[in-house]
Amino acid sequence: VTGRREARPPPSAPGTGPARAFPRSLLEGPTLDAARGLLGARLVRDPVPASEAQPARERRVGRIVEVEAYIGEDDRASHARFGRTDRNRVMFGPPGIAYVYLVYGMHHCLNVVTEPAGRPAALLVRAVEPMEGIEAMRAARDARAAARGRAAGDVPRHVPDARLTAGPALVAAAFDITRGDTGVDLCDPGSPLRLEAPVAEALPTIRATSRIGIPYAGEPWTSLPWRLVIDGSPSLSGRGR
DNA sequence: GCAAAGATTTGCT
DNA sequence: GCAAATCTTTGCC
Repeated sequence: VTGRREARPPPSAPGTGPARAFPRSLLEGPTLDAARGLLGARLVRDPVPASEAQPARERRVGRIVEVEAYIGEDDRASHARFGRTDRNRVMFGPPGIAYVYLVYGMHHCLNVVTEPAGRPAALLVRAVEPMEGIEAMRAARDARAAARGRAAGDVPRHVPDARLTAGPALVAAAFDITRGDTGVDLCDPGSPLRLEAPVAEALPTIRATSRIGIPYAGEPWTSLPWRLVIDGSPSLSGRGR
């Protein structure tokens, strides 16, 4: 036999470390606990080969730095407030599944379903820090802008790397996430879109604030500190909110 | 069957 | 700081 028994893990891209499946058990617990576990985790999109629809895209990885919790049918800000419908039905299913919706007729947003089946809850992924595949993220963003009618030849205003994914619809655009991704198992290492646990890193400082863009919900829902962020990240949504 | 509103982003004033 | 873009989902007649 040759030197096969060494079984050393293959070298990985700078700063990423070996891939580790994200534990579904963490998402099955209380959503605010799951939110703390999700911060720092990786959102991964496998490489996409060239097709008629689009040129090839390299592997994309982002570090989750901002999430919002939507918990139960009583939460007047949650899509589950209408009860079970065609749109939100995966929120009532098992944890670890992707729920993607279209908002304002033009933007997609990615949620990770949490809590046991029968209890509708999810975490909205509001921002990630680009780690790998930044070129593909820019290409996907530009492709979406072009589809929205930007004239050919228009030069997009320069956007710093860290701001490419600084908002829920920006994350979706950069990762080519659409409603077709609803139902994907984000905890399955075989899924082309998935979560991975981070390698050991210094525990980030987590800050809680009220949720964004839900004035229609009224109190107490508008004021609950159900938005959690990794403090000081350059990729937080808005003006570094 | 129709009307209203929305878990956002962008660009202009 | 504010309004427009854009179309699906939900509620009501």
